[in-house]
Amino acid sequence: MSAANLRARVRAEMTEEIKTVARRHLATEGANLSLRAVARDLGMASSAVYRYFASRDELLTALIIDAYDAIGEAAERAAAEATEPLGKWLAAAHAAREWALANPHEWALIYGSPVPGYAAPRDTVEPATRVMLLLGHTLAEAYRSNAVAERPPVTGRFIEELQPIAASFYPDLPPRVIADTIAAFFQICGAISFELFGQLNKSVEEDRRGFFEYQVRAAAAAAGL
Amino acid sequence: MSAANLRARVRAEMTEEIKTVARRHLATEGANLSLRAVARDLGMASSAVYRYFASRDELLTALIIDAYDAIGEAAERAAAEATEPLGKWLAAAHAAREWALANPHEWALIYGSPVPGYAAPRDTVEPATRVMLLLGHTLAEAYRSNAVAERPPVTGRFIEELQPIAASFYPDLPPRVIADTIAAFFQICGAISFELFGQLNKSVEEDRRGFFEYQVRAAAAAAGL
DNA sequence: GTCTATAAATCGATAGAC
DNA sequence: GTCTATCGATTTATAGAC
Repeated sequence: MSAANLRARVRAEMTEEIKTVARRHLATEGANLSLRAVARDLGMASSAVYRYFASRDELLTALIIDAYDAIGEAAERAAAEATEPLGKWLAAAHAAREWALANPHEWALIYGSPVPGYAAPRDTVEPATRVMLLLGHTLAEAYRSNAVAERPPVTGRFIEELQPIAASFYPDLPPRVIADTIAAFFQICGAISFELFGQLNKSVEEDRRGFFEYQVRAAAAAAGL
Repeated sequence: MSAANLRARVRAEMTEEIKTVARRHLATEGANLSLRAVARDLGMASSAVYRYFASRDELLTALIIDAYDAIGEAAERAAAEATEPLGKWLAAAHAAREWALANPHEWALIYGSPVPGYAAPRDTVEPATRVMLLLGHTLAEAYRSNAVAERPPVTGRFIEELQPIAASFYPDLPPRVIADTIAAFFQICGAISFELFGQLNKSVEEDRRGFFEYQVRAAAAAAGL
């Protein structure tokens, strides 16, 4: 291996280590991440970190992209093990919830309150759509195999607004695929967020997974699954 | 008016003014509220603020309680104008959403990511339940007048966990009232949060209200309304 | 690429004069 | 109840030696 390759590898490992410590810091400081505190934990000077991330926001962006990718992959892997659409939705939703429970502060970073003063760059939009795309593709698959229940028609101007998106993703399907995908995504993520953020306080303590599934099934039913 | 009363009134006005400025500050700094910055904006010394709020967290608590009360009252007033259960739910949900759109940072304060290092004191739990109680009471009313649709039975241990709460609030009704109330609350608040936090980015821009109503109706239908 | 040193701020909270 | 002054800490970011 050439010296250049070695340097590249060491740099990649150092970058990964910084992110790992930064993720740990998210837990105590929330999105109010401090580059200096990360450097202190790593036993290096704060200025050294700037060789890896040009600014605090750039480090934050890296963490956000990693989080989207991690939950996206978790959901995709889980869904791949199921065969029918409803099974895929349930698997993906449970995987997302479990990832959130294991990484609550990263969940808050991507689905919680926006970080004040932070504007997400373009690089974050594509990984951000992974979970929703998975839901959408699964629902579309169900439509194509006629496995979607009949429901009252959608009324409202919003469905016309969704028409272009529907046409670009699923030109053969009605735009309600998009509406129901977004609605289900909101419902599932809402259920996760409110459980995680403590709104389920003393009501359900043991069988939170069961209550979550109850809500996911409701979301699926509303989408016709 | 006695001098004591005058002092009390002046103090109350000053307290209110501090909170007003603090609410403005939530917009730029998020939950990372700075007592000093508030004092600076008011043209007073930071130490003077401590005569009104013993700590930063106490000021935060006051803002949280105010926010819960404000959105609770908005929802209650709106619901009071409707007659049937579904109408009350729709009115309450729209009122909650409109309050959130008008006060996004206060919404984030009560329904967004938890503030790191902040533990909510007991005083916050009662105002926090107002909106959910409104939904629950309305649904209970519908049950009592036999206006709830038949649905497949609930299965899962979580429903047993909700039994005590159901017994204390609605001893004459099945515990699913509670499950469906919480689920609907999560769904409605999730729809508001994700719209507010930018997850609806370029999909629905004009008729967000219509898309929100679509989701609220789904939540109501799932609850049998 | 890592270090020390530093600039120019911020913060919560307290002490003590008035 | 408000002020000044202060303690003791924090932060982002940069400059320059090695």
